[in-house]
Amino acid sequence: MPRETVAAKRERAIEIARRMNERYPKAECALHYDGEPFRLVIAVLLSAQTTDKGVNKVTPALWKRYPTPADLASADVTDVEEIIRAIGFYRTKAANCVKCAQLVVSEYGGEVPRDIDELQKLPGVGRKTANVVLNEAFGIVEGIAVDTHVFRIAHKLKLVGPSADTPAKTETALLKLYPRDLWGPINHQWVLFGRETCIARRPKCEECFLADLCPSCGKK
DNA sequence: ATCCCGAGGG
DNA sequence: CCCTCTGGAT
Repeated sequence: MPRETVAAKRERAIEIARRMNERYPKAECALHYDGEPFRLVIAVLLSAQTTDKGVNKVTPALWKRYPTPADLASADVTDVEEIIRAIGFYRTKAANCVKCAQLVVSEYGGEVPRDIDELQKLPGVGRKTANVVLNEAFGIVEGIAVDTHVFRIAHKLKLVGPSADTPAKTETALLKLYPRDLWGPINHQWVLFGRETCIARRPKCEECFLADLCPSCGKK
């Protein structure tokens, strides 16, 4: 089998994106944030290594007690811990919530910054969270958040070469492969795909809608 | 047991 | 690179 040309790979990549859109048409995040960017920051921060369902269970009480960034900025951390206790990493997350609020108030006039680097200065906000917030709350697409799912899937589909051995290099490769207008939903859709079909340890190749496009397909 | 739409620190 | 933070779901 001859090596795939660059043009052929790009064509395959576009077709993959098309099917992802078909499968996951609504690329919206499941977190409840009332259309308020600051609440999205907090909700995404809380969602690390936890389910969105769990986060959605605790945030209503959080918004009720601390409606604005200024309210949360002056909160007692132990009170916040109490409210979010049901989710994982609650101590770290409670402290980060309050620090985030304080920074947003003191450094950004109470408004969430619309910049990926500024966002990442907030404690508990990494590249992944920053991308989600920009994308979801502001409709700004600056890159593709490469988490473990996106990394694994990009390699399994052989959309990136073996030298793309870090998330950063994988992101660079994906940004080159895909036109900018397709970047937006990639993280969201691929994560869903990675959780329900292309599962890390036991991929369900028999029922995969990308089987014919996947060089690593395990279907016999 | 293993995973969850991570981030920070050593 | 490694480790830690953490509870709940499956």
